[in-house]
Amino acid sequence: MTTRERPTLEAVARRAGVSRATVSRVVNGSTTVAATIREAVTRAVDELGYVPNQAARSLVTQRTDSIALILPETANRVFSDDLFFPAIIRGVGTELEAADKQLVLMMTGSEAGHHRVERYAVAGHVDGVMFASIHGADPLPGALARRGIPVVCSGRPMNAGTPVPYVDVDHAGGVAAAVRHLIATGRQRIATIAGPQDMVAGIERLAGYTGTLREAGRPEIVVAGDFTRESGIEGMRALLAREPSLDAVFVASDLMAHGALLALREAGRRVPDDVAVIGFDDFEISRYSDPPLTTVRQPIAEMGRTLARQMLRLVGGGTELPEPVVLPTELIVRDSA
Amino acid sequence: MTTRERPTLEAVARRAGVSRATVSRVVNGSTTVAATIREAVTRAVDELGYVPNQAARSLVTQRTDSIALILPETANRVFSDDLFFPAIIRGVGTELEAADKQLVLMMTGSEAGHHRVERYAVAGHVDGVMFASIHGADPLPGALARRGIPVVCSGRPMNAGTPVPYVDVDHAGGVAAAVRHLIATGRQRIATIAGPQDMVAGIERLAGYTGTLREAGRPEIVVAGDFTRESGIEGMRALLAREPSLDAVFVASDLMAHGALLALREAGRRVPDDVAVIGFDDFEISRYSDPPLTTVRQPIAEMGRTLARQMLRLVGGGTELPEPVVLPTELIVRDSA
DNA sequence: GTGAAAGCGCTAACAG
DNA sequence: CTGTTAGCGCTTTCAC
Repeated sequence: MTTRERPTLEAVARRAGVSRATVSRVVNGSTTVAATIREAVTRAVDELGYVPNQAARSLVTQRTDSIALILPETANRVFSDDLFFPAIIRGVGTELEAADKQLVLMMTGSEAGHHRVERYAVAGHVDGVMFASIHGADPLPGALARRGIPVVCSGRPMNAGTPVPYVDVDHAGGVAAAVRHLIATGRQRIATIAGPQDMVAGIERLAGYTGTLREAGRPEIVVAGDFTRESGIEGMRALLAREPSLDAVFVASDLMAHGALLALREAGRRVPDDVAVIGFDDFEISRYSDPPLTTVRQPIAEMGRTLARQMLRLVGGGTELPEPVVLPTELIVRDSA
Repeated sequence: MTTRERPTLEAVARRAGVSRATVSRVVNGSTTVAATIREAVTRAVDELGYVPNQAARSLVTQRTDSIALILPETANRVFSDDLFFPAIIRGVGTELEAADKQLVLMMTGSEAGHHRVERYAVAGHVDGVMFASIHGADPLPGALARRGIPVVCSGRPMNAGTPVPYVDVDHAGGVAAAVRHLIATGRQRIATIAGPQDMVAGIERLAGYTGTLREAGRPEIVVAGDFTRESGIEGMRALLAREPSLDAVFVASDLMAHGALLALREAGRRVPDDVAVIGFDDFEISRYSDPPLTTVRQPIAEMGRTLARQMLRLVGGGTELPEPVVLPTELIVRDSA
């Protein structure tokens, strides 16, 4: 390994026969530099392989041009075959790349991880922090915001304290469409496997189910899951044990819906003949499951893009907070209902 | 948002009635500070919510205490239901956390991304760079190493140029075990759906297949895939068209194997009665597919841990390069073969 | 055991 | 249009 000394601005300046200030101007794209000098500097930069020292630069500019995206989950959850995070990341990445900002991903499954992220951001490693999802009344977004660090969230924060801009989707609306579809196709006993009630997505999807059924004067049959396939399997078994006569189930995530399909097969029920199933997310699995899942599509990449745009406005010196954004959802009908 | 001014060392020093040097000592855990003073400083730090400015600190220490893990893929590939990357990340995360280093994830699906990572590292944003996988003869690891930046790779680099420490698994050994299992259970015409031939994993798994069959004097039947489920479906269809009499197939990844299962069902072949299928990876899907897949398990999290340990040795001032490490693989027999 | 002082490498006024 | 100068906030000798 060639532990070559990194050249400094000074070295480039000497080589090009100009002052450090001029080199700095060229490197930062100032237009007020004579063409010949600019060229000489550029050549010196190339020859030396000069790259500005980020620490020195940040020290004076107070910027790093990189932005953190926090995945408040363990690696297993982040990368399950649930493609929520990838889609968010893709959307965020697209916008940030266009703005020439570096995206830094951080996973914080643990309490300790939370603290490290806070220090990381406060220490000035990044110019702003985006949350890819929010659990319960997570205090971190508010804490960072109070520290003066630009913060935006994907998913409405349940925490009322410090206002933080966010982007979310119309969970309840999508669920209502799903449940109405079930009612319209003649289903009588419509159950649900709900998501975790410490997340807005879990709460609002359940609310959508409850509200729509209540409106239609139908009974509610609810069990709770945690968005994992395993919990979908268990949830379906529990539902079947409690209400053997059910003929439809709205499952709050595709992964859980896939689990439900597995449990239904195990119990000898045909889908959709005996039991209709509708999921939520429109992940890949919903197209490859047997049968393919009717589900609710949410524009996740668009969420990511919106999130990034809000952040860019914030770090771009915008003084007022961006307004929250709620994106529409859409029922995708396949074979399971 | 309270854009409160961040307190500096100076502010803490004034408040505690000591010099900046002393505050610095306390903050950095020096033992040569009187207990009473240390306490006064600590109190001042807490009251002011002081967090050291990372840029200023890095400028003098030449360290950032954070390390990058490069995922040289697009978001879609990184987070497919292929759980390779999550497992690597988990392993790396565990070790780094213990060493109090911050893990920074970066995805570089594009050419442009590659450049940005190089600049990012050379600019001193991180102390070292780990690659979670390697495509073809990627020049980036070598380029960074030549720049004097600590580099380690998961997957043997195909690039001979600059030597870079790496950790990999015994692909060929695992495949050989799989193929021998197929032979031992009486299969006659054993085909394979290979992985991409621009990656060591693809090449060596194919080599394991070819070598073992040749040794046994059996014919080789090969089609190429790219580790995606879709390519598994197509590969299996192609195989069936070309060699309708085949009775076994070794598929170079579980995701492709799942696709093969789908194609086999579509063609009316029973697994394992008509055709035996063995995958590679032991991802979650192999337990939930129908039937569950016989597959080759690789200790991915262990790879991640080893990778991190190599890196820590490097940034810890170790002068000599860590030796490459090759971890063992293991055949996991389930119902598909 | 503690303080004073000298930079780390860069940018940003401010002159010229 | 270019150079000089003054720091950004911190660590680290070196005296005391």
